Amino acid sequence: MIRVTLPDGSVREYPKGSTGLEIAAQISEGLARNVLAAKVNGVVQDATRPIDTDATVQLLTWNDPEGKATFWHSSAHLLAEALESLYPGVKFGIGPAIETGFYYDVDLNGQHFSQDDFRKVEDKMLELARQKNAYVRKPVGKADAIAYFEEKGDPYKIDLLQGLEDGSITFYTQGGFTDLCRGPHIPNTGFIKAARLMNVAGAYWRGDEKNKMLTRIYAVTFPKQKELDDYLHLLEEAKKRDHRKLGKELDLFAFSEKVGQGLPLWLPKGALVRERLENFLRRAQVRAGYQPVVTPHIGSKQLYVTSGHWEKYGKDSFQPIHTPDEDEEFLLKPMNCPHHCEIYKTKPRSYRDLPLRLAEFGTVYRYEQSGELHGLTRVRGFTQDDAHIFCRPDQVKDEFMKVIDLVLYVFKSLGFNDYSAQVSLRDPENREKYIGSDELWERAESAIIEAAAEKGLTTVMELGEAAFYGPKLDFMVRDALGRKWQLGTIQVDYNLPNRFELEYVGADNQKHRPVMIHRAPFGSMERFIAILIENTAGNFPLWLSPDQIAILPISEKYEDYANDLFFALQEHDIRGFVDLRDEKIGRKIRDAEVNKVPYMLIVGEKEQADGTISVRRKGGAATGQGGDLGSMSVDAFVALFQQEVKL
RNA sequence: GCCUUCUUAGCUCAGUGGUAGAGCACUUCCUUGGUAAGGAAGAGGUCGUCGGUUCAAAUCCGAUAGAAGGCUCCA
Repeated sequence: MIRVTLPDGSVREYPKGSTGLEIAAQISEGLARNVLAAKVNGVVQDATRPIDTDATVQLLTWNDPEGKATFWHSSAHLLAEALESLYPGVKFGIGPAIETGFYYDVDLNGQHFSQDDFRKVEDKMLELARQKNAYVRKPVGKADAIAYFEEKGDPYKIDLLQGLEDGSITFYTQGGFTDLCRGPHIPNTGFIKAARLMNVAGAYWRGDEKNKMLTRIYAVTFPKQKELDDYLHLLEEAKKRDHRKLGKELDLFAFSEKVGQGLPLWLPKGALVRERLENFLRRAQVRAGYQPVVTPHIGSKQLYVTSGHWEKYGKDSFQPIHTPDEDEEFLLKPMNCPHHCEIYKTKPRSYRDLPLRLAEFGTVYRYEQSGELHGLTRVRGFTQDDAHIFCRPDQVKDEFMKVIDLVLYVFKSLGFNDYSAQVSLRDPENREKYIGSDELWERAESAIIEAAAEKGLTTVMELGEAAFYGPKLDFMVRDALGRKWQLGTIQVDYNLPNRFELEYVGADNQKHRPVMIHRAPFGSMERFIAILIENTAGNFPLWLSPDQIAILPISEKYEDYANDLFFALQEHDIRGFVDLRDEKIGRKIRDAEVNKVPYMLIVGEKEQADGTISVRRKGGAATGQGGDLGSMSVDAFVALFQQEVKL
């Protein structure tokens, strides 16, 4: 007998060699029907594998992330089986579970595959699933494994096998399909009740541009049809929040082929949101001791040779602009820091001057590969809410922590609660990608880690995510479709001060080198606003709304009263418009709702007679929030409005 | 940059070889209406661009530009 400890702490005895499934069956029939895998002493394994020793056992179901991952991984095998039967000669790369669903990288041997083929594959998957084929695990020797795939003619699996150690290799077979796999898997294919192929994409074998591009098929499966329906509905809802869609609908920004891809045009309403955000940060920065500076959009090539940007990014950047007569070379500025270094150098600095905090909403231009551009989140011209703090080495940690406070203040003010803090470190395998000595890097990395720890931030470490001149603390946020984007960033830099030979005179009357902190709480105005749009579904907080009020006269008879009201509210810095169209009130309300105007002020005979306004808050019948707030005096509305703006 | 897909009116989309359609938006007229779409009429497109096949191309083929989803990249 073996002693099994369950998650609730209870200990039960089972015959040696019992499986997770058998343990589940003894607990309840329902559980046995839902067990996807078993976590034995912390290791997830097949629920059908015998347990031979005393162990802590957790039975994993769809409700456990690891259960889901197992389910989707097994689904990837099912997808492969379906593909193999429909596309003879298909070769397989890798097929892992991902955050939502799974994919399989396949080489279709030149056969065409597109969305039109999805249905066929889905049907095949479900047909195979209904056979309830067991996933059978089988250890296999390396030589035998290679022989198997050689005979099958699958070079990718052989490539994978080369990297594996003999003795640790297992095959899994379900139905007529056998794959190299470490597992674990669900008991049988019958658990898979709903399947949907999501999209196809190209993916380089092993993620290397030099390798052949395989076809990556993304799909998702569920144990119930309803869960698939719910998931698809969720996706539809998320699409409605897409900033590209809302940006068009709400007239915030646009792109033009003539202007060029990745170069956003800010329309009046979008520009207003952006200006409000900038002013919000400007005020916060004045309080935090920053000084605004302004620098040009281009700089001589020499500036970037000095900074190292030319060497690192020169050939992958917009190429230099040449002057017609002297043949001077200028670069569109890809970063503001070199310019700010030169501002630092305009006069000798004393240790008493530090920290010097130079801030600029600096517009930069970067050549991004065309396939990478994405709405406002990845563009070729964007404005950073940039600042560089020049400080003494003993001030680094304190300054860094102050910047963390500023970033968190900005996020909190805008309701960004769902972010993750990422410490972006150097890739130790590729040190040549970075400039600066190991010692300076270690100092910078430990400064960031310490400061983040002292601020009590929960951080994740990411190797290889650092900038080429220094490590970063990045604040990551997700968009409507769950993709992660970097917003705020703080970077400690010991390298650029060296390259620009920045100095200050210390208390000891000796020359010393300052340390730079690069930081941008928003990151870029473009990306920040994109995420803000998706987070709020276009329902900006009142202080950011392009139109805060819409004055809706019942008929043209009340036009004068409406206009007088508009001017009176303008005196209180309230933005909006009067809807003078020859339309009924219901229509005017609808249009204001659709345009997400926070307050509708309805004026007709009654209001004119009483000198009042009827106030309607956005989000009426359709959402169950907001609606008619009744009539009130203008002063009462102004008070209500100003209280909300202050929040 | 690479892979797959897409591009028809301002917007959302129908139209798969035989001289361009709908809804919304827009313009004009009627209507003066009380909390999410009042009515009528009108105007608007060389079907992204260039080339080819064909008696005939929005439709088939090629190139090119944009866009979407990935991959690689991201100072």
